[in-house]
Amino acid sequence: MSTTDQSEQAPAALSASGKPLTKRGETTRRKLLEAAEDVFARLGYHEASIVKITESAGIGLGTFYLYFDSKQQVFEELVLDLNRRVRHAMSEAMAGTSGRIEAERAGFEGFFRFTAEHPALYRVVREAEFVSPEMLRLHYTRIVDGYEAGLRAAQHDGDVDDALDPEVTAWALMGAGELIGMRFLLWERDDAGNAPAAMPEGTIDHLMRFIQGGLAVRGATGASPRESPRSEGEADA
Amino acid sequence: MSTTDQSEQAPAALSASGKPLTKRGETTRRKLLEAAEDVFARLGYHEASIVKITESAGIGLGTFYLYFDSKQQVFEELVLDLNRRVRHAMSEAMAGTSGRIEAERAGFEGFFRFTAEHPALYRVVREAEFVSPEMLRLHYTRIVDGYEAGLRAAQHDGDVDDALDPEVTAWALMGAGELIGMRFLLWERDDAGNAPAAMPEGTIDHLMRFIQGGLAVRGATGASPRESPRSEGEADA
Amino acid sequence: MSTTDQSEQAPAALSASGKPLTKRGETTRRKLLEAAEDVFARLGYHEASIVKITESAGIGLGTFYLYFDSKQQVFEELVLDLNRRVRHAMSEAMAGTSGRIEAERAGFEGFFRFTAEHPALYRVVREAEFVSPEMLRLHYTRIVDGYEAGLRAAQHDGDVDDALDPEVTAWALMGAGELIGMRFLLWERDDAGNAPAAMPEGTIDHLMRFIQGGLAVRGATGASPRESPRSEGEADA
Amino acid sequence: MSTTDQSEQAPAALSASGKPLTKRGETTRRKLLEAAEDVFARLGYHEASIVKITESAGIGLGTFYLYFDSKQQVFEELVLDLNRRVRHAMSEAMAGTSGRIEAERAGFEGFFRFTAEHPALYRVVREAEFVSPEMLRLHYTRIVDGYEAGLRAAQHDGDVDDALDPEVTAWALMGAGELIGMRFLLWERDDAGNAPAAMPEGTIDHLMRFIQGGLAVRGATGASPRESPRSEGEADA
DNA sequence: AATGAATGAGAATTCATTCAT
DNA sequence: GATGAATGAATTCTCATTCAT
Repeated sequence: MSTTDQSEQAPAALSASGKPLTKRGETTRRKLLEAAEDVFARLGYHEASIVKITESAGIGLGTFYLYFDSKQQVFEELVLDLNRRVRHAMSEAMAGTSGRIEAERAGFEGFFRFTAEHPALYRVVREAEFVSPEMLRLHYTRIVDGYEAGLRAAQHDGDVDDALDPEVTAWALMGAGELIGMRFLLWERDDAGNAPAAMPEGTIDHLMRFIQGGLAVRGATGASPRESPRSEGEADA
Repeated sequence: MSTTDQSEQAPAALSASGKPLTKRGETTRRKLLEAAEDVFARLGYHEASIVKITESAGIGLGTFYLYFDSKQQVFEELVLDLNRRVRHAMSEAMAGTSGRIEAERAGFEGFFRFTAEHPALYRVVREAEFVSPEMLRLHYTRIVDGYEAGLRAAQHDGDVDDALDPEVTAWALMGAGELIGMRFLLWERDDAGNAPAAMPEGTIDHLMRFIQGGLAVRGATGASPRESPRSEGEADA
Repeated sequence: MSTTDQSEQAPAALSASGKPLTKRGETTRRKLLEAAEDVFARLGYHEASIVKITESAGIGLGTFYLYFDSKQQVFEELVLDLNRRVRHAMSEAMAGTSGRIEAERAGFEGFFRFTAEHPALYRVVREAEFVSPEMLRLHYTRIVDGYEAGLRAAQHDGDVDDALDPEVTAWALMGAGELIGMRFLLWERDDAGNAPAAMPEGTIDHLMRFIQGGLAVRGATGASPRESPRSEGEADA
Repeated sequence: MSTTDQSEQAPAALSASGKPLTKRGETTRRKLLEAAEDVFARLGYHEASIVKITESAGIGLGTFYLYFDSKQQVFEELVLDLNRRVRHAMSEAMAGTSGRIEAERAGFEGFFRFTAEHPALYRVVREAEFVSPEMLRLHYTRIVDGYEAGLRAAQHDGDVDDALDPEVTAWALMGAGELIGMRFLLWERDDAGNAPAAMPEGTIDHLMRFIQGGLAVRGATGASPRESPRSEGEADA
């Protein structure tokens, strides 16, 4: 993983009517957002309902509309919030590492830890594709941007194969991480629906061996990226 | 990619009441399934409605229930159908290749081509996570199983690094392919919503360079999978 | 009970289009009517459906409309049929009795026996009130007419109190019989839904004691029908 | 009739979600229940629909579901409500009478008056048999329980024949009253569908003459309950 | 005579959002 | 700021009936 530190702050929240919030309002809004995270994660966007969110927040139904314009809007805020938090978790994890591979590993670990602790991440973010596609793009893009910057820097340092395209590689890495997290964390929930605290022993090692090879500077014998010189153009029927 | 040939047949379809279909029934059912593919892909599961599907199929509303029990069921059938077809496309593409890398490349090419031609694949399959999680698992698992078998065989042939875990690697490969397809095919639609016929020139080359390195048998100098001996266990807070 | 013998024949059945039936048609029609009796009794009018009836009859759906015009019509035929049969059962039971009370008792016994053997009687007839009110009236009226005639004859013979109004009394008798049958036969079904073969020992004796008193010619001390001379007219608010 | 005073209160009504109602809610709920009584009585359960009920109540469709879970539930509440009210009407009518026969007559009068004023009673209660059989049992049983208690007391006072079984007799009395009400009140509606204010002159007198004989303590000449000593056991085929 | 695919009107029910208190 | 009663558009699903085979 390749996220550089992006210590963002959530922007100061406003009420639905656009006015800044009092401290009491701030608290209510926060309670709603937390309830939304829980409800959306448990039920998904369509099963979730405003009543369930407000009930779970211990707040009157009408109050919701003092802070959010619509169901969709609270969902979008939540995606932004989770995106901010997962990137923060990754940055934290990577801080103080040395060397690209070590950093990547730390980034993945941070990501998986966050996933284990906040199952809402997958549930909400992946559903964003069907609720608010722009938010999904934003989410992926922001993470990939970090990766990409990290890869470029590492190429510059001679830590990563210069011939790799940083953008394509960054998306590949993120995709790998996403499915591994899904498969080995979220699908391993116990009957009560709780994800395990961590992946099965060794999973990250296995993943890293593959990634390390992929990123490694090719030796003197430096194999060309592909054996046969077919381009994907030819492959299209 | 690593799918072995799985020339499956769709099981003989039954009416909703469980009886085998007449030829006329067969046609109607097929029309409905095609309409469903289109509508689900365009609108997503929740915006889609039975009326929209039957209208699009040019068929009476009630007729739908002669062939499917519910909206959810037709959706599930569609996932199965797409899964069957994409795996078939991949197998076809890989047939006749020699060497693991060449096969992987061909598999990805088949996958991306299918994606470009059937945008429903992503739209429907990814939404399955929220509509019918078991179907999502089935879909991914069936594809991964093929990958995994291919990797094992290649390890046996000395084509792929023996130290790699085939299962973890297979999931990583599929994840990489999925996000690359999403980013460089689906997100590149023109204003009319049509996906390009193929990815930007070179994308697959870039992806393959990364993958080739990841799978390659490590040379004499063979770097260990990770530089520092931390396990993911330690990483857990 | 007071039914005189009315050995009616069901009128020769016609197809829905009004033509007389062939022998094969006759059989099919009879199968449908029997299936309808079973299905209506088990499910009630609204839960019942033409498909269920035809399936239960082992006959194609469309065939139904060769013999009946509508769901409602088959229901009405069924009411007529049951009415004919229950009156026949009562007549049979009463044949050969001597004396009014003995005849009444035999009539009730016949009625209860028929009820135990054909739970459809209650289920279908009572529901007729909401499906085809005219049929309900027909059913009750035909039975009451028999009662009434019997009572009049018995009054003439000096067997029954002359001061009783035969019509009112006949309705009262039928009402009593109906609720007793409902309470002590139909409500006593076992868990499998089977009515017992007969009422609890003594029930008919108890009922008959009450009825005997009600019909009996008042002795010399002959109490007047009511103690205080209020008419129901006064009672209306 | 034999109902003892049962001055029940309707239990405090709750919203569909189980919360107690505000005063405004109370009003709305009452409006809905009244509309339901009218609509169910006019159209029967299956022709009735939630829209018709809410329109008749002058209330938005969705509002219905704030107070009732389903069409079936509002129907059941209505049965309970009518049951409470008819028993109340009967108790009121019987209050202050002296002697069993006088009480019976007053009870019947109260019952018939209620029937004339609330045709919903028959329509709804009798249809309950097909909508919610438990409610039907509850309804009849509650009324019969009152009768039975009255009869026992009267037997104790020497007012009613000791040899009668109070339970069987109570069911017989209720059945008689039910059919008499149906025949001479409900079937006598004019063309506009309005039931007459009371039964034809003399009907209650006729009915009471029969009942009085049935309940009367048998004189010295006390006829045995039946002439011939056959039990209903023998009657079973 | 028999069949069963096709139809669409109609019903119950949900829920985001508004607004008077 | 907070509340929750009211609303109605929209959706899924059922089933009596028709009709071409």
